[in-house]
Amino acid sequence: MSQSLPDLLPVIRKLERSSALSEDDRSKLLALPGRHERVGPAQVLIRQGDPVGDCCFLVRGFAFRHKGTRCGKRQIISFHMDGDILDLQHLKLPQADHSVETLSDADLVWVGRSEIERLMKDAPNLADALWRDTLVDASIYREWILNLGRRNARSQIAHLLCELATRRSCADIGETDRFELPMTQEHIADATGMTVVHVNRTLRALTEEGAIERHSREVHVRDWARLETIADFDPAYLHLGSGA
Amino acid sequence: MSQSLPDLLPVIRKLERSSALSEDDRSKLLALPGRHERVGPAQVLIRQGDPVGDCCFLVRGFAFRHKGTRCGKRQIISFHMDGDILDLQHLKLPQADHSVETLSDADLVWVGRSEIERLMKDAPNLADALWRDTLVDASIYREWILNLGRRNARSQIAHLLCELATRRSCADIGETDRFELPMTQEHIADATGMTVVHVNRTLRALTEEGAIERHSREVHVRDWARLETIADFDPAYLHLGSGA
DNA sequence: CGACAACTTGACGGGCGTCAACCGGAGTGG
DNA sequence: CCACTCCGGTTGACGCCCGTCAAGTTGTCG
Repeated sequence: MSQSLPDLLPVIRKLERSSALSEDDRSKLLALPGRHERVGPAQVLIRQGDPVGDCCFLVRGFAFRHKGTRCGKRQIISFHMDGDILDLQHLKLPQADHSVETLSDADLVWVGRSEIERLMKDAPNLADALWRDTLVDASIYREWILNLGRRNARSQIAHLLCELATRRSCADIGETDRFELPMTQEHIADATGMTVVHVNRTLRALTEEGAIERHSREVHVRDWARLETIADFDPAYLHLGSGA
Repeated sequence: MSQSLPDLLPVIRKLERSSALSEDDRSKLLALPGRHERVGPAQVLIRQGDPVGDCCFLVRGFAFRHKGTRCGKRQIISFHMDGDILDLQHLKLPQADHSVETLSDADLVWVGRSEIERLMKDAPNLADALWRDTLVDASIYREWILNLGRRNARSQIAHLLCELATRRSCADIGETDRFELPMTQEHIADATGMTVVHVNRTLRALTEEGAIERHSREVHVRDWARLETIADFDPAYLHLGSGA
């Protein structure tokens, strides 16, 4: 543990994309007593059905929420990246209704729920910011419901790419039009309610019509306007505010 | 306005299904200054894209959230009934990312956002209860994502019936195994990502295999266990707690 | 009794699932 | 350094679930 400990700076940046924080707020967040952990890919951080424990901050890396049917099918609910808070969704609930798992190497910070509660009492403005964060997550769920219900494969995958590109760029992870997907095609299939085979076909179609280029998992958006049109993408649901 | 004004009692009952409220909390809620309104079906209460205004409590009646694609397709995000709070989802956000509309006659109470904010500052326990309420809504969104992505038409419609029956029964609206659907088959289609035609076929299939009976919009669950099995229904996601 | 919305049913077609190979790169052990 | 394994990706053939189109039927409200 000689390497520098990652702190909650990415989380602060994330919150500041939709909430104004004071210097005091920032320092209170940074002062939170938390347990750092560095984990590999495919690690289960929260397990569906478990009692809710500490609150997990994803400081660096990629993760995803998912839940399964009794007959073993898996549905991914959302993807997460640097600065996202992974279980505010369970903050006031006794039992986890879904699981959270890493996609890549990741730096985590675990904070006790009582510490979070105390922080929110101490800094009402921060409580607001956290609440707002969960509401934005819920808005993303709603957009995914629209995707799954009313968009075809081509549109849905394009939409996922647009969302990931936009969120990455906001989180200052690389460029908007060229990035590496952290997930396999099977993850994409589980996120879009499709099969791997059809994900593959659809990615090929998007490539052939000139919207994107791919080399292994690297995606190059060749024609952003066209991709947005195919996706019917309107970033309003991300509630990024007027500023960057 | 000579008829008795509906108060927020159904809302209190709803909150108490997952949060413990003190006598003080209850009276503070009831003392909220609000504007009562009785509206008919198909009234738009919140419009996607509008700035967020007052907070709407659905005291009696049915409503639903929805959003649309640019090419005019509609997706229903959730259904709501007596006691549900309709736009906590927008409480901390500047702009509505979806619309809310009534399904039936309804009694509403509109409360200013600043009043809500003051209430939450006054009664932290109530703030908790409201926050918890939004988290339960988010959990329902997640289950719907699973439905849309990974369950077939038969299972999905059965799941919707199970959810409605369970929530109605918790809200003390009639019995669990016999109730009237407040929505048309087109609403069901927009909620499950299907077409009206296929909703109709699927309802017939559920009837023919003896799971339910229907007379116009009245549904009689003939075999609850079988319907739950078809639906792969596990009410944990509703976070109803151990008690009723 | 006419108008209109909701519901119902049948015929047909397509988007996507299923099944089955095969490929290619990364890790591993001899 | 090469064989082996394994996981992820890729492609083709075939079929089904559900969308589409079209035509009734029922119920309700004027």
